[in-house]
This record gives sequence, C-alpha cells and structure tokens, in this order.
Amino acid sequence: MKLERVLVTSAWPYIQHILHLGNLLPILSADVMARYYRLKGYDVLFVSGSDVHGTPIEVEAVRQGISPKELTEKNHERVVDLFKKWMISFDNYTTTESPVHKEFVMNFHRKVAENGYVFSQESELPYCPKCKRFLPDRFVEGECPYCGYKGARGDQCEQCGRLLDPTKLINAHCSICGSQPLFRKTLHWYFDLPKFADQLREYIANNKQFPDNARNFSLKFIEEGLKPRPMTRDSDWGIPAPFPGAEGKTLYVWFENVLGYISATIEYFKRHGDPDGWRRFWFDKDAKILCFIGKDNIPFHTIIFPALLLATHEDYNLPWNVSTNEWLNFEGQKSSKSRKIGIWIDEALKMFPADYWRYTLMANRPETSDTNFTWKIFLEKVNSDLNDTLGNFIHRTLTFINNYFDGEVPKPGRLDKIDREMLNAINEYFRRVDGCLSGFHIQAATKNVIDLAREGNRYLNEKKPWKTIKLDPQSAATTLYVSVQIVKALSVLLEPFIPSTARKIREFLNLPGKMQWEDAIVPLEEGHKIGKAKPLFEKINLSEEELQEMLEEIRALEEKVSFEEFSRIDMRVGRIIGVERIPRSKNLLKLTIDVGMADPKVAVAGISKYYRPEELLNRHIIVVANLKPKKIFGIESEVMILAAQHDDEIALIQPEKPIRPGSRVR
RNA sequence: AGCGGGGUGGGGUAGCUAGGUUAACCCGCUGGGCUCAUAACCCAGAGAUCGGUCGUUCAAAUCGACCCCCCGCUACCA
Repeated sequence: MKLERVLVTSAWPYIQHILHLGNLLPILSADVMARYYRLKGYDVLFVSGSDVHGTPIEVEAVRQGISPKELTEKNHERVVDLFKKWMISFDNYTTTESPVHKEFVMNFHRKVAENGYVFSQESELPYCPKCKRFLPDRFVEGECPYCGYKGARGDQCEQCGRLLDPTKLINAHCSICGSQPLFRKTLHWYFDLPKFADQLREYIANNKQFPDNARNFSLKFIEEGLKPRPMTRDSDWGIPAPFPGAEGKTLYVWFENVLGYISATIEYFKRHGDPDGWRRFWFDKDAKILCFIGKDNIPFHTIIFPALLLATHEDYNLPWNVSTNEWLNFEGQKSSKSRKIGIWIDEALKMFPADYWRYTLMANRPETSDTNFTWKIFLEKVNSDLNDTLGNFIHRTLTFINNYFDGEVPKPGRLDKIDREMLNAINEYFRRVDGCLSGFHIQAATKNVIDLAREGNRYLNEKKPWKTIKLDPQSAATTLYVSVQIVKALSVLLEPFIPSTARKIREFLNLPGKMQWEDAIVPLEEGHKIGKAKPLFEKINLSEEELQEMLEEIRALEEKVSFEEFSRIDMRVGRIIGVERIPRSKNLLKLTIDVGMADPKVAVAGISKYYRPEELLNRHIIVVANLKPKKIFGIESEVMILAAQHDDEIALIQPEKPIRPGSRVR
C-alpha cells in the first residue's frame, strides 16, 4: 500500500502579543489533523512558525521601547513554550527570521522576478516625519470626508463604511505619534497577479476539498479583477527585497510568510540530515499540502500563495485544501487585547489543563459561522461532556473490573443481541469519527467520540452488571468485556483531540503510549491486566461570574507582583568562598557561598564561559537564599546567584560596598 | 456601499451542496428508574411549523425572488 503523505500547516501567527484562543484555532485544528494522520500511519510533517515582521510588530516594539527583534524573540520563546504546554505537535515551529527562511525567500523572489512577474512603480505614500516611517493606510487616522467621523482610518471609515484613501482624510495624523503625515514619493515593486487569473480560477473551481467559505470568497475575488500587489515596504525590519535597485526596501510580509511553509519544511529536513527530503512534500504529486487558517487569510492562501508558486515555473504542489475557520467571539464580542476581551493562551492554562480547552474549542469550533466562547459553554463541555459522560464512563468500567474481576479483562460468555449491537456500534463510531476527520469536520468528530461514551453508559445501565454479578456472573463478565472495548477505542479516538487524557486512559489500560488508529477497534484480550483508574477530569464547581473573576485575578497577578509575593523571595548578600569547575559540563561552576549562616550554601551557576574561578573567589554577590533546591549535574544547588544578561554578555550583581554576608536584600 | 457567511424549541450546535419518513444532538426543564461509578448514569415527557413575505413543486428548514436583523471581509486583526 502506498503511504499517504501530508504536509500540515497552520497560519503563522503574528506575535506582537501572545495569542488568544481565537488565534489558536487554526493551530489547534492543524494539530488535531496532524495527530490523526500520524495515527493513520501517514508520512506527516506539521510546520508553522512565528511571523515576526510587519508593521504591527514594529509599532508594538516602539510602544514597549524595545527593538522588533527583542520583542519578537521574547514572544517567540514564550509562544514556543506555550505551544508545548498546549500539546501542539509541531515537527518544526520556526520564525520568519530564520536564516533558512530568509535565504529561501530571497532566492524565490529572484526567480519570480527573473520570470518577469515583478515590476516597479513610483507612488506617493503617507510618511510620518516624527516616527520616520511610511505609514500603512490603516495607521493614518483623521476625519472622514463623507460622514465627518473623527476616528476614520486611511483605508476605510468604520462609521460609514466608505473606502478611503489617506490623502482624503481631513486633519490626517499618524496613529502612532499623532503628528501630521507628509506625502512622499517612493518606488515600490509589484507582483503581477492578474497574469495568473485564469490558472487560479481553474485551480480554485476544481478543488473539491476547499470549504465553501474559502471557495466562494476566492472565486468572487478573482471575478472582481485581480490587481498587481505591492511586494515591498520602506522598512528596515523584514527580509531585504532581492530586486535590483530595491536596496533598503523589505518584502511585504504576505509575500514572505506564506513561503515559510516551504522554508520550514526545508529547515526540518536540513536538521535531519536529508537536505532534499523537503522536495517529497513540495514536488511529488501524491503529496498533499493542507493549510489551516482563519477566514481573514483566505486570499493569501488561495490566491497569492498559489500565484507565487506558479510564478516560479517549477511545478510546486499547490495547497490541496485550505481549511478555514470562522471567528470565535468571546461572550459576543471580538477578542481585543487593548480592551481585555477574550482569553489568552497563557492565562487559559493557568486556569485549567490544556485538554479542557482543546476539547471545548474543537467541540465548538466555528466551522459554518462565527461562534461564541462563553463560560457557560465551557462549563457545559467540561462538566457534562468530559467529566460526566466520558470520564465517569471510563472510571465506572475500569473500577468495576478492578473490584470484581481482579483487574483482568474478563472472559466473555455468549454474546446476546445487545452485546453484539454494542460491539458493532464501536466499529460504527470508529468509522464515523474517521469519516468526519477525513472530511475536516472536526466539530462533528468530537461529538461522535463523546457519543460513543454515551452509548457505553447506556449499555451498562441496560445490562446492570452490578446485579448480574450476583445472579449470573458470566453475564457480568460479558458486559464488562464489551465495556472495556469501548474504553480501549476511546483511548485511541481521543488522541487527536485531548492527547494527555488519551494517554492517561492507555496507562490505565496498560497499553503502549504509541498506538495506530486502527488499534481502536482491535479488542483487548481476555485476561489482559489493567491498572487502577483515577478520575480523568475534575468538575468545575464555579459559576460563570466566578470563572470571570478567576481570569481577572490571574490577569492582575501577571501584571503586578504583590508585595507579599515579592517578600517571599529571600535575597541575601553572599561571599564566594569556593569555586570549582564541574567536570563534563560546558558552562557550570560549583560555587560555595557564605550566606552568614553556620554552613555555607552551594550554588551551581552557568557562568564558567564568562568568569574564571579565580576572578570569582571572595566576591560579594547577591543570592536567592530560599529557592527550592535542584540537582544539576548531580550536585544539589541550594541558592541562586543573580546576574544581569544581555545577549551573550552577563554581569554579576554585587553590593556597591562590602557588607556582612547574610545581610538581607530588599 | 459592495461582497461573503449566518438567522433552526429557553441556551448552544448540526442538517441545507444531490428538496420527501414523526426537524437531529448537547445543555437546561418536568416526571420516573438505577445505585457499579466522579451528587455521577439511564428512561420518558414538555418545548421549535426552521427570521419575514411571496413563489417553484405532488412535496421546502433545504430551491428562487424581495425584505428585516446579526457577523465578517474589502488586500497589515485567526
């Protein structure tokens, strides 16, 4: 049998902020599908990355008073960590600053230009003399010349809806600093999109997978007439435009971030010592490119990206499907960082485990229309679906087997009609979930998984093994044999959606961590020993209001450390009385530090690249004295020394004059 | 303004592309059952003529026209 090959991608998030739950939808959807395909044994690669270029990021960096590089490196690191906690199974999550990406993009566009699809043209654009930058239309604000609305943006008036031009605004000002923009002539490079109209129309019309929202939108878009698209920006932060005469210009983000799908594939295979491996995904005609995006990204994925690929004349695979989700609103309103509407992915995990959110988001995934996240829905999904229906079914089944059958899958007796129907139903639900997922109906797939657990509960109630165990033990054995097969199926079927929980169930069942999709319907054998079950979920006994308060408390904590919290950190002056290198480590020193107590304390510090042992001896430094001890390289590190770090440079924090070791720092 | 999507029992979500059995499912509500299990589980019932009007048809939630309302997009908010 030929191995199916799928490249799963999710839109590259802008990371001027941490993402909110809505931003996570395409990523989470892609993860569900990537996990599903891996279980099916397909050759899968799941890639994405942080989009670190673009004006919103520059503006946010200015606001925070740091460079775009600093801002995006900081956020990228946080986001990578968060995706791990959300169990997003990326094979490669990179950034648009990756050298592989930059090099690939520049070569790519050189080719596109050589093929004659790029031309330059002069235009007058708004320029802010104070910010020293050209302003994208939406960063120019002023009075609408039609309706007089004061907050109109240069691209459109939000009041009357008319399309505007920054030159038309009355009292135009820069939305960043408020000063009056000048109009300056500048040369830009354009991508000759109209040349691809026919090919694109055919590509979109013939694509059977595209969801209706993506197809209709795109066809309409082409019908209305494609226009050449500006590819360059007057900005330093970005990828240099590789066109002759375009020195000092960078590529507009939408002409490089979508190419990240390719460069991230290249980067992955480079790292794995197979530099040509990426071609199997991008050129072999049986490989499929599957993109997950939010609906605002449709034209970039169905029009611009395919057109760019066509412009190379290299026969790249075009996206096989662009699975597009609608918006997730929060209690009826759009998520907004500034107005603090919505839930951010770091906050969410401080409230509840990732699986609670993953399930709620996928069970309520906006597929045909915008949906709402409300605390009411969250409570319903977690308490009712996960805890009561799913969790309790698994718990009652496994507990029964432990209590009455010594923890062994019982030997079934003669199967009656109900038993046979139940076993058939497992296969039926397996097929349904499989069908839903292969058609990208993720919401329906979650429903069918939970429905299987519901069937299980119904079956148990009908068979009443707690009665038959006394009157007809063989019947009880049969019932639990059947029930545990449902649990087995669930332990696989749940994997794409709530992987941590699925893994826990397999641990209860003494099954390996890695399974195949088809294993869901392979019965556990009689006599198979299972473990003790514990509740999989915890019911949330909070009201909607209390949940909102909990979120706000978490948010408040994030912003400010209370004095009490700060006071818990016991910082002391210490004197270094012993230094030794730790063998086999690259950068570790074992420091013995006098902190004013009878016994000196040990700190393992990663500073041997920066300081020689003799430089450190007898120095007064600052330590955190009440840190939880941690073993590093087999040595118990009891305290932590403080140092400032910038890039590859570090500086130890020292008291400004000698003071008795053990003195408190506050 | 144009375009796209949507308006389905009290709340939520399917169904509509290929019109046709009693409009499905979850939550909630009412009544009952069970006691293995996580105050869980199961059964039964009430509750919508599918935004409105007109039309096509033997037959429309499903197709068409018009209208009302909501959301999104319109090229730098998933």
